[in-house]
Amino acid sequence: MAHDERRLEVLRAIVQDYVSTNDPVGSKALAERHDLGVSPATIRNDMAVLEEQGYITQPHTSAGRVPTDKGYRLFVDRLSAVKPLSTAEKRAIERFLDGAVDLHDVLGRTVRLLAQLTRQVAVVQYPTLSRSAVRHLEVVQVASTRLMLVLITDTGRVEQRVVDTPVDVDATAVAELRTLLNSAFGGVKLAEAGDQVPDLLETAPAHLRGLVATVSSTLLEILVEPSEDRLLIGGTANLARGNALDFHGTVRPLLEALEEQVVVLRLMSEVDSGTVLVRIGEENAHEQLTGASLVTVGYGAGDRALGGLGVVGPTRMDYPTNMAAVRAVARYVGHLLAES
Amino acid sequence: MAHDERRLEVLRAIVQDYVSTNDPVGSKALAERHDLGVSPATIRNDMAVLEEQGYITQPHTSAGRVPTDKGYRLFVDRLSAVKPLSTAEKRAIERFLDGAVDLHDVLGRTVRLLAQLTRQVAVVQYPTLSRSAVRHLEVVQVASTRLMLVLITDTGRVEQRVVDTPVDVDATAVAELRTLLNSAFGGVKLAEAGDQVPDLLETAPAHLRGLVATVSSTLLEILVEPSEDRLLIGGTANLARGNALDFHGTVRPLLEALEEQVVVLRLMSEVDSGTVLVRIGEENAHEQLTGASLVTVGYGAGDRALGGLGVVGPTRMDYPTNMAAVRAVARYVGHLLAES
DNA sequence: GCTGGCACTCGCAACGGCAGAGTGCCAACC
DNA sequence: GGTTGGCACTCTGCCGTTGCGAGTGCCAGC
Repeated sequence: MAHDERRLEVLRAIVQDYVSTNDPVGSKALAERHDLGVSPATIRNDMAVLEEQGYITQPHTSAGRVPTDKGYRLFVDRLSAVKPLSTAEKRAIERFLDGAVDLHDVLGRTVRLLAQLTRQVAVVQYPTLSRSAVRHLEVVQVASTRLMLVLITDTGRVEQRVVDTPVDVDATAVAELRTLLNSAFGGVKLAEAGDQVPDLLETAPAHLRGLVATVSSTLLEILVEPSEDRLLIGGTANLARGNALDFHGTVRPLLEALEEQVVVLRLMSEVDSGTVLVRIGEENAHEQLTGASLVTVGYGAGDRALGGLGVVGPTRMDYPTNMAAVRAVARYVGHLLAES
Repeated sequence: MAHDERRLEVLRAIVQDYVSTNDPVGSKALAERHDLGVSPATIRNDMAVLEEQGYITQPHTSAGRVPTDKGYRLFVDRLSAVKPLSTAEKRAIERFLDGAVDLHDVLGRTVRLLAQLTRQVAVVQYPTLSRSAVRHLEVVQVASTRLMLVLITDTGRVEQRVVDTPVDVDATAVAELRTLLNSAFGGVKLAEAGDQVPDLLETAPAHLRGLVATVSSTLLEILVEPSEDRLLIGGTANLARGNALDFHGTVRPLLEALEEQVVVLRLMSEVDSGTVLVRIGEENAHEQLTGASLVTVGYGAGDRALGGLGVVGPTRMDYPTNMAAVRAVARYVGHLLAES
């Protein structure tokens, strides 16, 4: 029906205007700025219906309308086309990320880039260890009874732990242990590596067995209980920009949630590589994030996502642009990491 | 002279009251809350003198007085005793930091601890590479023409770089290279290691010379051009707490300065191990930090500082408490890192 | 089903008056 | 001479009033 068509068109116009002006939008202004082909009075009728259906609301009687979470949801799902990035922006991404020297550098640049591109708070998760594979396990002797285990993953991430041994260890034993560990775990996914530790204990040559036993618990720790995944955050200054009213008057709970990381990490764990996931306001159950929206996507070559990245901002954000930026950046980061 | 004595006492009282109430403090309230033994009228006279000397100022006629940067400086230098921490706080420090598994974990806990203890923004610098020594240099072959150099410092920090070689490298050459590098650089301070690279090129056995030449530029990079020192930041939510008026109405420039890191890193580079350094308002020339004070100290066993840590907050902060907390935390972190 | 008109409702900014806090100055006191 | 109480003055913050403008809902007419 033509009616519903137009009503959705009105909703889209409301979202667009509200996002760009930050003022509740009224029927008259709407008729002026968009040619919907009908008069303000008609728009008022449509708005009354949209309000009844829960897509928009008015802050107080006789103010304009503002989209609700449900309204944004409909907008994101059906009314918006992902806005392609300008070539200038694409080039900015490449220029910004090329020349990074290691993993930390890549991700650090990524978070700054995203924050700058979207003018929101940017969040980048380190490649999840459990989805990575072992590239190399290094054993370094730092004292006669102290070894350091260093895990290097195929995504370039490095984890380390110190182990104390009950007896002195000589250099050849260290070398043998290194060879043993690498032949056992080289190329193995971390998610599966844990199961192989017991096997290793049995198959190890007799003279190494004691050493392997000592090391194994730390080995398990480093392989299957990856230190909780890390998060890089940038662009928090963008929170101090817009009116704080976007977040119930204070950005504090949001900043706290970001610093605790755990909440955001949980949300990140659900990302899929390729499809951009949008969570709007109340949709993310954590009350600290109420009033905020997340736009996230997984990055990583192929189908498996190595980790997630995205932006956090007010529900009143420019979804099409942010979705495009997040997707483009994730794609480029994925390529970068696949190469190294 | 008894006069000057009392005048300083008045200044101290003003600072204390203003810090705790955040209201400009008047002569009457001052006479009530502190027993200075004189009447408000006398205090008014003293305040007039203090104002003329530039230690306090009034936001507008007929408001109370507020300390100036110069007033805080005098307070910090001569009027305050560093407040010892409660045993509960000391225990909190230990409980919080013990059980950290690696360097990143130690510093992450430190920054959270400091933020919680002081209710300010906390800043922790990674151990400066140039002041660390090489514990181990690892060479890992990740492809036939691609090596990864991993530097492990005596402070537990890990840096890595990938090097492409023009020709295939076999495993024995890798092992020889590893031995060569470690005997050349093991235990050497990074600040001095750079100078030894040319020597290495000459003394290397002939069949390794090509490989060493290939690796040497990356080696130089990793040793003497340490990826800019890193900074951990926590407790930014504390900025959203107090009235933003403490920072000219907006915390944005401060957040930006913190994210850029470079400004803060420069200030950090001046820290000394042991003595707490306080920079008040205009004293730190960067305009982004105007209105903010920094309390910093170096950490690290012995006299050489491995890095700096501290807090950033409004000039109107509780200096004695923050100085005590920063010093205590730095001391404990120093011990922790010396052990591992 | 759309449109123009109209009465109505609110929020908001501007204004003026008022109370309170704090000051500077002065004359008196010890 | 330093200290004190008194006093007139100044300025801010708060409150109630008022007027305006934006926006709405409803209704009658096309």
